[in-house]
Amino acid sequence: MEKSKRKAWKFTQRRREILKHSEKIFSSKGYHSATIAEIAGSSGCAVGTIYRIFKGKEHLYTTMVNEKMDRMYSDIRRSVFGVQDVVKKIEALVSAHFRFVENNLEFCNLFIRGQVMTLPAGLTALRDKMIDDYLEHIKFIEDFIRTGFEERSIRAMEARTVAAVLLGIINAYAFNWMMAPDDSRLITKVGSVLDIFFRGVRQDGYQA
Amino acid sequence: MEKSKRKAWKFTQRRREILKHSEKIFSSKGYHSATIAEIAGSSGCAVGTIYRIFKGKEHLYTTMVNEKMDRMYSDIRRSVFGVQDVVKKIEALVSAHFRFVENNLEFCNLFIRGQVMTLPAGLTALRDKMIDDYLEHIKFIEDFIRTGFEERSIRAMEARTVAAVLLGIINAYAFNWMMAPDDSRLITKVGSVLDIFFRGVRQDGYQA
Amino acid sequence: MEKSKRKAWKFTQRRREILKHSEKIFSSKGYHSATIAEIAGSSGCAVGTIYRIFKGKEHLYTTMVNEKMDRMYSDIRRSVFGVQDVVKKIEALVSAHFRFVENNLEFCNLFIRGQVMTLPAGLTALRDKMIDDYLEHIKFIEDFIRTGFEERSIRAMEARTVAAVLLGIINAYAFNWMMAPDDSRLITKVGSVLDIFFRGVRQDGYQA
Amino acid sequence: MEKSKRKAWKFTQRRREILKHSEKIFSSKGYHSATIAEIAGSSGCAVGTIYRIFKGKEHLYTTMVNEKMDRMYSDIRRSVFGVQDVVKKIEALVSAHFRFVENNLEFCNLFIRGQVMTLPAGLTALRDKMIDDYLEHIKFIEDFIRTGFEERSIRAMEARTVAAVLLGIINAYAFNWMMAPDDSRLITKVGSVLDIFFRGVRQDGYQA
DNA sequence: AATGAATGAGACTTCATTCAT
DNA sequence: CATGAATGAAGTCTCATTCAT
Repeated sequence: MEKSKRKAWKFTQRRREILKHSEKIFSSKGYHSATIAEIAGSSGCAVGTIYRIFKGKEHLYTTMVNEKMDRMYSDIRRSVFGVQDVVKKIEALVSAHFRFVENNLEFCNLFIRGQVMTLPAGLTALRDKMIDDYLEHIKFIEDFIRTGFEERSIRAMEARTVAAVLLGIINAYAFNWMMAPDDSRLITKVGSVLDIFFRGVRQDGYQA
Repeated sequence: MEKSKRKAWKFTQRRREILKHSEKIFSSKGYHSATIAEIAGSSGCAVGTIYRIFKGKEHLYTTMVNEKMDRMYSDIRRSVFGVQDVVKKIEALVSAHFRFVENNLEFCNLFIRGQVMTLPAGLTALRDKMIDDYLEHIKFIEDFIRTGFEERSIRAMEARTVAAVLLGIINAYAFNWMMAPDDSRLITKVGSVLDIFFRGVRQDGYQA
Repeated sequence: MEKSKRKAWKFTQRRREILKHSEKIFSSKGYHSATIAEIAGSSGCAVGTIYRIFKGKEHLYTTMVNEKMDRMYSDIRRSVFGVQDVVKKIEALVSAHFRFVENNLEFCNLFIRGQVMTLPAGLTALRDKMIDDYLEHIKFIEDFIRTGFEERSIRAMEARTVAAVLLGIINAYAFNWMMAPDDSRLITKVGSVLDIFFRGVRQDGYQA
Repeated sequence: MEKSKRKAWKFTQRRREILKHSEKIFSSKGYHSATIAEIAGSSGCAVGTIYRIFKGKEHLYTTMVNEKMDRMYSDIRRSVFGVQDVVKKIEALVSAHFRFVENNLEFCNLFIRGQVMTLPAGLTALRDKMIDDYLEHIKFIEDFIRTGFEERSIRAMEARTVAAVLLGIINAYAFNWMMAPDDSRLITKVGSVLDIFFRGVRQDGYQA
């Protein structure tokens, strides 16, 4: 079936193209202000073509965000996977997270500018999935945080809180970097993140 | 002029009323899905009246968000103002921040649900102001962080980064709490925030 | 409340105007080919105004047809109401029916051209109501047909069938007249309808 | 050319198949709600193939209706053709008409549901042909009605009116039967139709 | 000054038709 | 010759904004 294979490939190609351009446009204008017509024009196809591939504007948007998020989470997990030491795992996590942010500046803007979850009233499927994914990611982090408890590299606290704080620090760095980018790359801050996460900000020897 | 004073008072009263209801409605449906007609109905006035007081939907929205944010920042600063000790200042900051979140759950949802900055294409005034406010807040925090450097309660690092991390941890707690609220109040977590912020998560005595 | 009365009057006026023009346009082009924009233009108002008064295209259409049909049925019943004699009742019925057809040629075209019930798939409310109205009308006729049985002016048959046949003959005349209108008025055919309805077409004295 | 014959046969076969399925789909959803894609899918061919055989949606629809109507009229005429006696001719006509209705319930629904003539603005060819066919059918009936005048089985009236009334009664029965079908077959009502057509509904011996 | 009916631009979506494969 | 992906015109409906009352 040479022919049908070519067709399938073309379909996938178009789909990818549309998702790529919709990411750019949704990212820069938000869900509501982006128009199908503009996405179609930018993708080099007609409006109807988008409706051949996606059920509607919502479907296009949620598909775009979901696939992107899935890629982010799986990238991060893959890079953590092979590492044994807990501290090294956390370092890998931060690195992978920062790499994603650097490589997907535009998409991350969606978050910083807070447009990811702006959806028509009543449509909560995407939000729910993202919250689920977030909580699942938190749990994934919790797992090796707990390993850290056992090997006594991390002091015993509520694991979920520790995971949330790690993400909070990561996000703070990423946000700060995106807000006021100096020339340095985000990836160079990994050590700094780990330092603060593990040691906190208190001067050694200081007594309150 | 007694009469014009009464008029001015009525005007202010109406303005307040409209802002109050628009906060509720924008918070629950997002900028685009909220309609002027609904806000007018809820505020007990006519559509036209809203246009007497605000230039348009955008103006109403940005005014609402701005005034709210201003109140938040000034609340926080006021509560930090009288305190001398840096550590105490930070504690006051966290407490004030958490108090605001608890008292303005609905509004904060706007952030978590990412609808604060979703605005028609080309309109960046609100975003710019919010970023400015954020950076100014960061600077405000930086100031006493630096005092901490001097009094050696905080180890010398890039002040801005430390400030950002503090906000990151605060947000992580707030977000976590809003996502999966247990029965405890957010305000009870202040000690925990300070603990992590100052000491980090590493087990004392552990050697990497 | 002089003001609100004026407003209500204006509303009713507009509503009537829109219904009048929508009847003309729906009648000439059918449900699907008529457009809201055209109806609005013809009615001298904007598209949005139609949506202030009617929930949508379907609502406008069904309202128009329903109100028209209701008027037809009630006209017919009113003219039959005062009459005592069964034969006279039937004469009044035929006259009233023919008068309606003559006065509402355009609307009746909707029926002859078979566009009354053309509705989006799944929307059967109008059809159901029209069938109900038809059956109710049949029952209304049945009632005095049965009186005819009792006073022996009509031979005993299934009343419903007799009623349906009466309507069938009425429609045959109306259809014929609309199809190929001579100069004579439809109303002049009443005697002829009654003649055929009561006596049939057989030559007196003929034996099959 | 054996090959071209086979080709022609295949073409005719396809054409028949498409007409068959389009009848089903147009009948159940009406002209506008039926889509070419659905008809193609149901007919087991591609959209483009339909456009090889028919000029467009309208052409397909009018062809379908025309061929069906032609078959109806020719069926009816064929069954009347051999009969000599006028009354018997009329009986044959009614029987043939009822048989068609029973065998083509779905198609007749198109009429009852009034979708036969719903066509895009400006397209009147089908309507005109159907009216012509109707008038021709009326004339065909007139012919033997007039024979009835001559042999004194039918009293002298305007022949066209008598023909129209006959069709009116036939339709009344058919409509009634389709509206509220009991278990009896429509064909059993032929006697009843003839009875009313010939004798009318008046009680013998009754004097107005 | 307040009202809210009217406006109409603009968005999403469908589907008849075409044409490259 | 058959296919069905691509096209884009056209229709319905919403809602921010205006303005006569």
